[in-house]
Amino acid sequence: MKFEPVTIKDIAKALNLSKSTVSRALRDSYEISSETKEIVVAYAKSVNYRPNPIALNLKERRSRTIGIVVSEIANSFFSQIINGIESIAKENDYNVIITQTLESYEREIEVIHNLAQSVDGLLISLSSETKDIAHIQLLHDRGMPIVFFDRIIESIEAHKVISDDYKGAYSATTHLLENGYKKIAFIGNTPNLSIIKHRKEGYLAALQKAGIKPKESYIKYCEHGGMYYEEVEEIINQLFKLKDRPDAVFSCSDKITTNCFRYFNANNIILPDDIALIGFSNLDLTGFMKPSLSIIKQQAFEIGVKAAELLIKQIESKRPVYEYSKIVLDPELFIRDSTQKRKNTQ
Amino acid sequence: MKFEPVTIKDIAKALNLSKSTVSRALRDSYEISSETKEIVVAYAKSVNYRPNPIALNLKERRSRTIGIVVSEIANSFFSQIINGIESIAKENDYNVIITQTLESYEREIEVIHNLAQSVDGLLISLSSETKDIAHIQLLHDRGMPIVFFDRIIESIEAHKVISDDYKGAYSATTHLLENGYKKIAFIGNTPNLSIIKHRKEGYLAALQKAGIKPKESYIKYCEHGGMYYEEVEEIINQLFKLKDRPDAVFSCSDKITTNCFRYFNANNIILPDDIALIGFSNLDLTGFMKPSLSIIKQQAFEIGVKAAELLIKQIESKRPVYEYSKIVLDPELFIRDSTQKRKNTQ
DNA sequence: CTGAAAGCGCTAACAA
DNA sequence: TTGTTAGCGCTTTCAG
Repeated sequence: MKFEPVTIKDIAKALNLSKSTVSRALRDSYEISSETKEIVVAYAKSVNYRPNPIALNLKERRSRTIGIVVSEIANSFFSQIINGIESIAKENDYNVIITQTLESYEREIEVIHNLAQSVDGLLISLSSETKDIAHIQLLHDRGMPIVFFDRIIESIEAHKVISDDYKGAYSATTHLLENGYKKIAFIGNTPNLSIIKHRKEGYLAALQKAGIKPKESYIKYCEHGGMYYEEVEEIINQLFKLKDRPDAVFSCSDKITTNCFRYFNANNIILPDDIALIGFSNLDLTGFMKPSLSIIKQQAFEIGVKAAELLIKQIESKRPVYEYSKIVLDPELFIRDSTQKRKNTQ
Repeated sequence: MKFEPVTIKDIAKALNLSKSTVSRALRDSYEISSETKEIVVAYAKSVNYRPNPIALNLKERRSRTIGIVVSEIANSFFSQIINGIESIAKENDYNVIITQTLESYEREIEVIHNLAQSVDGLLISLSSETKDIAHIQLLHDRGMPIVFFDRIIESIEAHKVISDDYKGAYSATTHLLENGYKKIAFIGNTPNLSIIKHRKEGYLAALQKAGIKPKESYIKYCEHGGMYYEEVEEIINQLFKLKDRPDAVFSCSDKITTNCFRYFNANNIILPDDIALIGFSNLDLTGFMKPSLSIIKQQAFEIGVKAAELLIKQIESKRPVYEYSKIVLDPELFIRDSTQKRKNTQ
């Protein structure tokens, strides 16, 4: 069954006017007599006329739609970002199409291709698997407005909105050190991701400051960004097989953090006595877990807001943009029970 | 700056052919010589030609897009449903536009209006505030394919996909009763919602079966569906002021459930000793909370799959659909610590 | 086998 | 003040 909306043509026919008169009347053009306007508007309302946005898009060669590419919607960090984006999009009368890569490079290529022709601009956070960025570079070169957030591409000149990952990692690691944990493992998504590079740098810097030599065997990555429990399981198994088993884990993503938690729970490893755990996460519930989880929380909503603002500004700018901004937001450390040895509990 | 994709016209000009020949060649029409085809296809590829989907949409009077209306993306139940929908949409080459009402009637009207013209069909779960359904009825009457899921409208004839809410509520309440809780409070979103009606019936039936007379004062609703912590706070305060204070809470939504948890936590009310808590939730982390939360979990992904399948089938059906299916999926009860008195711990 | 032209719904330059 | 026409990118009769 077909949904057949009423068109300007229908109205014109019904009222014995031309399409253009109707169009102008509806847009309240100065060249239409007020009587005609009234008639048209009244009739349009009575038949519940709505302009066909597709026709408008074709005409104006724009869609008033922005595309979002994230790794997973069902991830509090990204869904909060999306909320931020939506609030700005709504304000500026843009629609939003959300796509998820599920951390897969293949899917990223596919969704970006699909989006490419139907949006006015793109808000992208890379998938964990992505190493080659040709598919994005191409679009960018052809003038598609793109703003990167969170997992950005350093080599492409564009607006970027990120957290201060270095600082977040540095303070989390320092917190662990101050609480007596010296053998700190680092679990990241994949080394190609900008955020992971910076987080690793922060982690290393904190160790160095404390005079601790980093161990290669403590630094681990998840091929699929921690999407699958098995990846994380495998990594922790490896860590636990080491002669000098780590006494703390610093994790780089929500998914990895909660998967670590699951592992410890399933294997009767007690936090924070057997091992400490801190990680990037934007999940509200982490405060209610057993034990409550120390986290580094990002200003997700704000990231979305800033990214959307920059993108819309760029889309609507008359001339090409040459000056790009890089907005860096501070993450916040929440110190809870999973990183404080019982005796030290404050 | 503008993103200017190459069009069929460009190719035609470059190759000294007509638009129609190019179009046909690209669609591999039988009436085009294989040489011409080769030339065109090769050239198109070399310039990275992509058909303009907007033009196609206008032509075909369809958008290959389905619209989703949920109350909140950042809600595990809905994001899992969305994943289910997306998987089917992708298979069938449909795009998806996700919108959220944030439980507001106003927003629901707005997003549905926006969607109405740009999608081929709608997947709707009502907002908690919605009582009047004229905005949806109108679309439906005009032939827009709509499938309802979760919070459905009984009075509209359409495909519907839901959980067996009655059963979920019945078994959760029965579980509480069997564990010695007799004074069970019921907290729902709003009484106008189909799911809440059924859950209340299940709750009442379980009480009756156990020979317990329900108390009006134990049955509470959240005007905004539990979106705001304050609503839930207010309700629990009311419950706790009763002479005969409840010893258990049965909650009807993820948001309410976690907000109850927050309240208890903040006010040093110990679960399950001071009070028991069970609720509908699809959050994985509930199993790791302190105490671990008993929940009724719905087959969210499956709901999305079924709803999307029905919708796409309806969109693509040649003739009007008169037979509507109502798919009912069983929820699953997860019994954990928040509803089992310490002595009873298994 | 290929091209010209119409049309999807809308706007806007140009006529009247 | 209103109508005619062309055109956005594409497909598809209808002619050649």
